[in-house]
Amino acid sequence: MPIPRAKPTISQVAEVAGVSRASVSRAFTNPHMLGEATVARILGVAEDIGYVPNRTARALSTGRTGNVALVVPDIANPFFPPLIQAAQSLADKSDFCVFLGSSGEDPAQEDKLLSRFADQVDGMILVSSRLPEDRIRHHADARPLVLVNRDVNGIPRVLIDSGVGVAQAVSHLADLGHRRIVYLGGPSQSWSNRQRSAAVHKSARAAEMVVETINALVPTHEAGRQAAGAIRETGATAVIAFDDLLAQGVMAGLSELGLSVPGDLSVVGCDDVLGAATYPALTTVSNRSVEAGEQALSLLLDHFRSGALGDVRFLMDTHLVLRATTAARSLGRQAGVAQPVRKGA
Amino acid sequence: MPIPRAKPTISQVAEVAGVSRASVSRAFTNPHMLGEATVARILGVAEDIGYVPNRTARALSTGRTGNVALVVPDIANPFFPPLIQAAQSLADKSDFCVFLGSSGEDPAQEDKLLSRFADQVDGMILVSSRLPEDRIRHHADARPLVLVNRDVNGIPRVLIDSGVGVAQAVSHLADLGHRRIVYLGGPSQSWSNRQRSAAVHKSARAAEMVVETINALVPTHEAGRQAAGAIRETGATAVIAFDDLLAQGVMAGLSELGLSVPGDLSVVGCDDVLGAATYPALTTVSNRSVEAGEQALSLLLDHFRSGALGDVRFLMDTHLVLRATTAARSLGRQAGVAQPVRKGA
DNA sequence: CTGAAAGCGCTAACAG
DNA sequence: CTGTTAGCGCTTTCAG
Repeated sequence: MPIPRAKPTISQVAEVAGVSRASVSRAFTNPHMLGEATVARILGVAEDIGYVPNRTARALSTGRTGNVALVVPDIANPFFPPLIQAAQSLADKSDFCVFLGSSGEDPAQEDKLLSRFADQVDGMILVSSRLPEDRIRHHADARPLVLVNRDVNGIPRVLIDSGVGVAQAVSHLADLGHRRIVYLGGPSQSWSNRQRSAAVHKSARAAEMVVETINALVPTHEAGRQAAGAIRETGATAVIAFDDLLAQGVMAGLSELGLSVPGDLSVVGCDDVLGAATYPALTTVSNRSVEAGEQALSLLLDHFRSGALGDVRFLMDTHLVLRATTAARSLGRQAGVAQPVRKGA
Repeated sequence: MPIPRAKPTISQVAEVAGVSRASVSRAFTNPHMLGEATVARILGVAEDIGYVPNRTARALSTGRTGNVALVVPDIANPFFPPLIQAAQSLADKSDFCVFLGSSGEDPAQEDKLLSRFADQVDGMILVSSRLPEDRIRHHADARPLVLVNRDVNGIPRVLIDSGVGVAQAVSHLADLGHRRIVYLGGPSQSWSNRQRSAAVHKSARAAEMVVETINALVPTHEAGRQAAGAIRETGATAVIAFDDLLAQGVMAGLSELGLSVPGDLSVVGCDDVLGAATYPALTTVSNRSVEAGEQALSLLLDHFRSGALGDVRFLMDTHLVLRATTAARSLGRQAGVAQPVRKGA
């Protein structure tokens, strides 16, 4: 068995197998166009000398790269890895490679990543994009694009509808006697945030509760911790956070302020990414990020096969996951606004 | 401003600017070879018609792709995202795109991913590879390769030396009076696992403690939970887990068995990926995954510039992070092996 | 400083 | 069924 020196090319296989380059190419991409024997011989030789088609050259020639790009706001946010994992794993099965981009919650960065990826991929998945709509359209114009948790008309999108889970959370709190709650919001450019905020307000109105909004621009543990002071000042007896990270941070912050959960305040998160890892175990809204990732990739693959795929809007619903951070309104905290103690976030 | 129809190519710029294709190319890659005025004009035209060099074509021509691959065993394991984030962010600054692969802890899958990436990247980073050494060498032969948490002679590698942190953990437990501990191991192909295991045994011997080893093949919460029974059966009073996920799982499992931490058993994790999110807050060994990710990428970039970079072996040390899951040996649990109650993992 | 020409490795008509 | 001939879009000698 000859040990190949340089990376073997199609010509070498052609020569050894005694066929044209075209035949070698066909043996790999359209074997049914060749005689069985020929294919076998070619593949044999290729195997021997360790030839494997060069994806870059192929891409240049065909215009198809066999790559997709996946862009998220922050890989380190536990909401995304399962989604990425799912998409990557599915891509794998179709022999696609995936580029990963993390924008750091920065629209400009997101824009830059997309441009960089554009000519190396057959399509892209944009998760929780913070980009203005016209930029999204711009990129969708260059390449097939599917959105996750972002609702832009005419662009294929898969949406996790946390609205219903959030509504359940609000009425659950209402049942427990809470009359005044705070919604601790996330990134202002986030579709999920707008959706959740809207759901909280709507349900609260229906239950005749008052809701105050406090905004944590970045959905991190730390931002949640810093918001605890401001939350206390509102005199609310329960808080619904944009996501679990924020909720967990709030719990930490509250605890530093000497307040107990759910004794003094009830808290509910969103996305269920922490499992029962907090203490007390966090009541939260389910997420379906794995399915969302699969669905998004699957839509993209469909698109590659069947041309365009219209105005898909794939909605997945959610529900409240009851654990241990909610309880009946504490009587000691019902009277109204507490004394300002410290500046919040 | 003319709205460009199809994706503009170099020829169009050349035509409009009234120069050769070669000049356009040079305006982008070697501006200093051209007259200032020419460069300005070309870049202006390019801007106008929205031309941007095609990375695929460039790659085919130059052999340099401007891409790197990053392969990890499991994106969903919280140890990896910060590392990925760090590497990606650094790559970004040098205008590199990164392919992400998640092998699902499966060597065969890892192999497949690497082959798929090979001809589309200038180099790869293999994190916590589960591949046999000869396969790693094989891939390193095809492309510049840097390893993280895998120690193969002659291949550039950055190693997080959890050995020292683990040693501190053992002596800390010894100080607390523990005489019998268990090491809950991780993936058998994991270099980190071998390193940690060795450190535990060595330090324990020095402190005249006895250590039993239980193996959880996969480092997940669930595997840890299932191991709790087996751990109890050993009669040990403390457990050191391969990583935080396992440790957290053990805590959950122990709690289901009615055992309290650190009252009945002390537990220490490794990697510090959970922060203080467990309850009680987990005592663990620090990690430096962000630096590891940066360092690995940085080595790769160095390699691209300066040719080969010898036998680099970059070691980063760690230390014990004391929190709340360790305490003095419980007297009630010192007598020896408890009754078998349930089968462990 | 700039143009002409020859590919990078592969695929895709178009002929036989 | 298989070979021939052009490119894909860019970079890179080599001349001038």
